[in-house]
Amino acid sequence: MQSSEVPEVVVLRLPLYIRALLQLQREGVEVVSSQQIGERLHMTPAQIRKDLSYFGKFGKQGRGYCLRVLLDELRDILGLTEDWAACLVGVGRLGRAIINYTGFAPEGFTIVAAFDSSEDQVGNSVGEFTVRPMRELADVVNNMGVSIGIVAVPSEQAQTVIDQLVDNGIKGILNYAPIAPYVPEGIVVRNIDPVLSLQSMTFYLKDK
Amino acid sequence: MQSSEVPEVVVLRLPLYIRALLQLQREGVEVVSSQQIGERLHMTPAQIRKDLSYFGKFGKQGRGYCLRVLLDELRDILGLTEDWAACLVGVGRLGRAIINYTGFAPEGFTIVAAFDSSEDQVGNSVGEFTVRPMRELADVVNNMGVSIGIVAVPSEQAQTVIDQLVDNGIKGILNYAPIAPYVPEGIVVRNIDPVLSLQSMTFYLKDK
DNA sequence: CTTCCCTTGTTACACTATTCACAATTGGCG
DNA sequence: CGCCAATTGTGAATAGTGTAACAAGGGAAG
Repeated sequence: MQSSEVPEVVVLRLPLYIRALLQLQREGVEVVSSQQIGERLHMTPAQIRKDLSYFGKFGKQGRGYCLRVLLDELRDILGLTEDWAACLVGVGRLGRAIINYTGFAPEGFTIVAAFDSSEDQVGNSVGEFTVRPMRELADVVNNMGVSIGIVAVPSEQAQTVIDQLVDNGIKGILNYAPIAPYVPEGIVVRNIDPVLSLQSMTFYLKDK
Repeated sequence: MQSSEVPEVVVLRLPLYIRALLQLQREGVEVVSSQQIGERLHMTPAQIRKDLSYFGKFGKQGRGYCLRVLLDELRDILGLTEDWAACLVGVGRLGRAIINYTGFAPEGFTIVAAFDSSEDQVGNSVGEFTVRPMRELADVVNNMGVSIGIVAVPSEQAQTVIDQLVDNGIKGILNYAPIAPYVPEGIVVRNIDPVLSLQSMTFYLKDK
């Protein structure tokens, strides 16, 4: 299948292209060249064309790409034409911030349930949710079509929670805990870790 | 200098090694092998040794690394022996969550001031801070030794804010806005973008 | 219809990163 | 004191990524 042939770095860049296209669309552009996209994203046109070539031929020589067509193609490739249901685990400070974050919904990612492994939290209201116990995970995954788990628990519990999510059929994990999680083959993990970002940044800031 | 010889991917991994070492330290380990670190992080021992070799020889053949020594060395390499002052720009929902986030301080990153470009916000209290107007940026950067700017403004304003930060002497930017920022040579940017992570994840989740 | 300019898709190449494999060396144990 | 098991640091081999360059084709203008 495509999935195994297309390098992951390429897949990671596709959402950037979508962003740039949306921006250009708002500006009224209808036909766009790899050059223009590259300018927006500060990358070379060659890389963009190369990336796109893994998936097909979307442009016209001498003209460029029809913006709307390319946008639709990219969305389709990434599976962004459907909506994705996610569940949150961990309703501490971070978890609450994630629930209240308004950036997911417009992109088709909806949080449909909130869990916590602490009994103290279970039953509490967080945003529009009532916090559920972990044992209801299977239920929610099956009945609400949840395929993404968002992990916002303390690092000590993170691996356990991730194991539980995977055991209950979750296929993708957005992990906010500062650990390097283990997941079996076929499960996709993305880590969000601002501290790590800062810690690698300082290498370039020191002695200046 | 080192900075230009050491590949960035290597620098990005160093904080992971620190994490693993801290974990092992808590478990009472005093001497550690690349094998052990690798297990924690799910990477090959060879890669760890290669990465470390860019900076010197820290281990003993047949034994491994003295955990405390390696930890200190890594912290030193990354500049984590000093404390870093950061300023936040944007005190909306996301900005407030960042201010209240307790994960930065223990790692030596302290937010020392909060700004907002909207006059409505200026003067308000957010956590322990009084929100300042952007014109006080230069002041704060110079007098409080701030070298990192954390950007949590809407995407339309993000590039402008980043330009202002850079103009006022900020050297590193932690950007939470969903854009691909432009910065001049020598300025370090790290983007935190959960939506991007989800959008690339779905490529692997679709048709399953 | 021809010319000219533009931009794609792709191939070949250069560069970067990862893994392998092993000599060198350490410490423990008999 | 010498052997054995372990583990580093590294040079060479492999794998992966990005860039450059260009043939092929499209469209516009005259």
